[in-house]
Order: sequence, then C-alpha cells, then structure tokens
Amino acid sequence: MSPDRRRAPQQERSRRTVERIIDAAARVLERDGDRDATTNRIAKEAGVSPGSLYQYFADRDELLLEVSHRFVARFEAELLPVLRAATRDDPLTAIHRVLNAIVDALESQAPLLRALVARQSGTRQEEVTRAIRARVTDFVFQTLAVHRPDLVAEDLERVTWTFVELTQLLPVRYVLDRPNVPRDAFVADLVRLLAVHAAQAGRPADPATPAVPAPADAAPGRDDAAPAQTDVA
Amino acid sequence: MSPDRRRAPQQERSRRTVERIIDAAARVLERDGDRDATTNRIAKEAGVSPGSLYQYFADRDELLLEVSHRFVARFEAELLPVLRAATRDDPLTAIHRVLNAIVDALESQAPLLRALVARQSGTRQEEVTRAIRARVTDFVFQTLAVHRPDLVAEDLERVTWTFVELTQLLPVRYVLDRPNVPRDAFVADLVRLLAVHAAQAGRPADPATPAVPAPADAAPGRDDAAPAQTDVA
DNA sequence: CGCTAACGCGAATGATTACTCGCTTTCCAC
DNA sequence: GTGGAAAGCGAGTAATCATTCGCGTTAGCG
Repeated sequence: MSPDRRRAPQQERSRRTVERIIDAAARVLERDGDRDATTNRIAKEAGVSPGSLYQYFADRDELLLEVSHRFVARFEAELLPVLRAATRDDPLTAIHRVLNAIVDALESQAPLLRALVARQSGTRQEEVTRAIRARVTDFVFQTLAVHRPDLVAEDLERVTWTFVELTQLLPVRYVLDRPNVPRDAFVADLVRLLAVHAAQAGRPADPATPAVPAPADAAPGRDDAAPAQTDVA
Repeated sequence: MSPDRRRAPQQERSRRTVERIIDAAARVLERDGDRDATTNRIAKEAGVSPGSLYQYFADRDELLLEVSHRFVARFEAELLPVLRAATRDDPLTAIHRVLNAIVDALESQAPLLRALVARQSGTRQEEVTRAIRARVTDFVFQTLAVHRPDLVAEDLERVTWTFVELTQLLPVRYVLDRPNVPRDAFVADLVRLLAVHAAQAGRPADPATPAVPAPADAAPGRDDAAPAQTDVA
C-alpha cells in the first residue's frame, strides 16, 4: 500500500507518530490548501519535528499521496457493503441505492475531497483516480454487456464511458458545489438519466425519444456579452 | 477586462510586448505546467526581461488570470455564431449543433484547457468559470421555463443545474481524456441524454420510463478488491 | 541494569523564485 | 534635434521551503 518509506515503523510509538502525521496532513490540506500545506506546518500540526516526518516519508508528495490513499480506502469501505447488497436488487433500485451511497460517502469526506480535487494535477494523484475508475469501468462494462446484447464492443465501451463519467462527475460536483438542490430530487434525476442512458444509448435514432418543445426567445448572449447574474449556480 | 496593470501600454511597441508575454505564458503553461511556469521562464520565452513583465502585470497570478480570460474569450468567439444560429433550429437540432460547437471549441484549445483546469484552484481562476457558468445557467433556465411549464421554480433550478453540468463536464472530460469513443456517437448519446433530461426530469415517478433488465452476476468488488484492468478508461 | 537500535528532535542548508530598482535605450512632441 | 516620458533591461534581494544531519531520548532485550 504505502510505497518506499524511508524507515518502516517498528514500535507502537512510531506507528502512532505516522498516523498523527497523516491525519495532520489531511487537516492542514483541508484548512490551508495545497500551497500552504508545507511540510513544516504539517509537522507542527502533528506535534512532531520536520525530521521525524522525513523518517517515514520520502518527500512531501509521498505523504500527500498517502492522504489520497486513505481517502479512497475510506470511500471504498463505505461503499462496498452497499454495492454488495445492491446486486440482489432490481437494477433501478440498485442504481438508486448505489448513487445514494456514493453521495453519502463523498459527503462524509467533503472537505478533504475538495482539497484533493484541487491538488490533483502535476502529481502522482491521478494514478489513484485512474485505479478506482478502472475497476468501476470494468464492472459497468460487464453489467451493461448482459443488459444490452444488441451493442457491439465499441458501442459498449462508449456507453460505459459515459455511464461512469455520469456517476462520478455529477455526484462530485453536487457535493462540492452544494447547489440549491434537494438531494433526493438530484438523485432521482440522475437515476433516471442513468437508466435511460443504459437502456437507450447507442440505439439507432429513436423517434420515440422524447423531444423538447419549441425554442424560447431568450438570447444566449448579447453582442457585448453582458454578464447576466443568476443565483442558481 | 484586464484588471490593475501597473502601467497601461501606450505605444504600439509595448502593446506588442504585452501580447508576447501573454502568448508566452500560455505556451509555457501548456508545456511545463503550473508549477514550472515561473515568471522568469515566461519572460525568457517571451524574449523580454522579468522587469518588463512586471511593468504590465501586478503579479504572476494576474498574468495567468489574463491567460484564462483569453481562453474564455476565444471559446465564446467560436461558440457565439453557432448559438445565435441555433435559436432558429428545432430544439433537438439546436442541442446537437451547440454540443458539436462546444466540443470543437474545446478541442481547438485542448492543451491550454488541460493546463488551466489543472491549475484552477487556490487562485482567482474560479471566478472566470463562475462568470461564464452564470450566463449559461441563466439562458438554460429561461429556455427550460418555457418548455416545462409544469415545473415550479425550485425544480427548474435543479433541472437547469444538472443540464448545465452535463453540457460542461462531459464535453470537457471527453476532450481531456480522449477516450476511445467516436465523437459523433458521443455527441449523439449526450444529445439524447439532454433531451430526455429536459423533457422528463422532475416528473413524478414515471412508469413509462425505460428500465434496465435484470441484474448480472458480475460482482462489483471482491473481498480483497483486486484491481481489474480495463482498456476502456 | 546497561546496551543497542529505534525514535525523535530542530537548527541549519541549499535551492528556488517572485519581485525590485537603478540604469539604459527608444520613442515622440515641440 | 532635444528633452522628457515611456519602455526595456537584468543582476540583485528577500523570503520561502523541502530536506538533511548530528545529536539527544526512549524502549526493549539480555
């Protein structure tokens, strides 16, 4: 799990030190952001010296990577029981329960999620996201393959890609943006979207697809592009 | 447009210098990333001295903010004609054309988009995103209000929020991830999603909603959560 | 007990980098 | 053409931080 630490903690004392450092890193990251989460500040927050920090982590990046791993581990731990139980439900109910569990799990670590998403680039963090996404993609692909025997592999790939993006991006945005949107209604909308997508995506142009009525008069933007304020977003 | 520069360029010479600096900043940002886009490096890339850079920009952040503004301005410039023309189409066609234009506009600046998304946090960059999103939200809200007289304001807000997220997040991910997905098919799927969402979201549980068949046997995760590799994502 | 290795310390270091300032060069109004 | 303002220069500065290292402290083992 944890890559090349400089020294592996052997006594109970040092094991607690490592925990204190990781927890402190998460707290400082949430509170002060990536830029101000300096190693010295993390060390002070953890109540250890900078030197002790480097006894267990090769560099700053490795420490923050470990924070990511903890986040993902906790997320998975919260989600797994629901996932397992959901295989016994009918698909619509399953999607509903799993989505709710996803939102719950994200919300339980929302501040850390925000901080980690903010860093996310130029670091090895993306590997973490990639790993979990690969697993999810695999599962969705297999499941869709059963439900949509009409689709060839490349269509399945596409539908899977969109499905996975929908389940990941929208809940994350929902938790991070905290829009003025009731949670149940959001989940219900997303369930419908996913169900329709899973059932219909990739079908040849379907005339039964519900269409949108006539266009409105509101213009998308004036010549001078005057910013129109809204309280929605 | 450009906030508090230290000195406003008055001669043609300095105006070109400012352009060179902004262009250089964009290039360095794309090539080297936020962390290594140092002011000195940008100055060298632009062929000016660090001092000259600070004659026109208060600090590093303001320069990179200007890069963001240029990105958005170009994006809007590419999109606006299509938006204007689309108001004359029927809604489904309009969504289709606008989505294509969005993907085009994003792709034409994909490397810069990647770099800007990567920085995005802890800076004033989010204001840029917020500004354009507010305008889009306003337009979508107004349009939806006409097509969905059955919805009350708070439902409209929610449907609008999801609609906007869908149109922004998915095309951006598509361009940045470059998944193995044909563009036309991706757009077609997304058009269908948006159409269904606009027409049906917020409706009381609709039994006519297409459901997904019976669940598969594939398990979402084993006990040890063995990573399953996929070539899709 | 006492000895050794694990643990912990924190001032010092070295590198980086945003930003400044005193100076020169270029432009243009008169 | 000349004086003054605008533009440009680039070595220097001050501050920040990740990281180190030599030394004290603690814990387990014989």
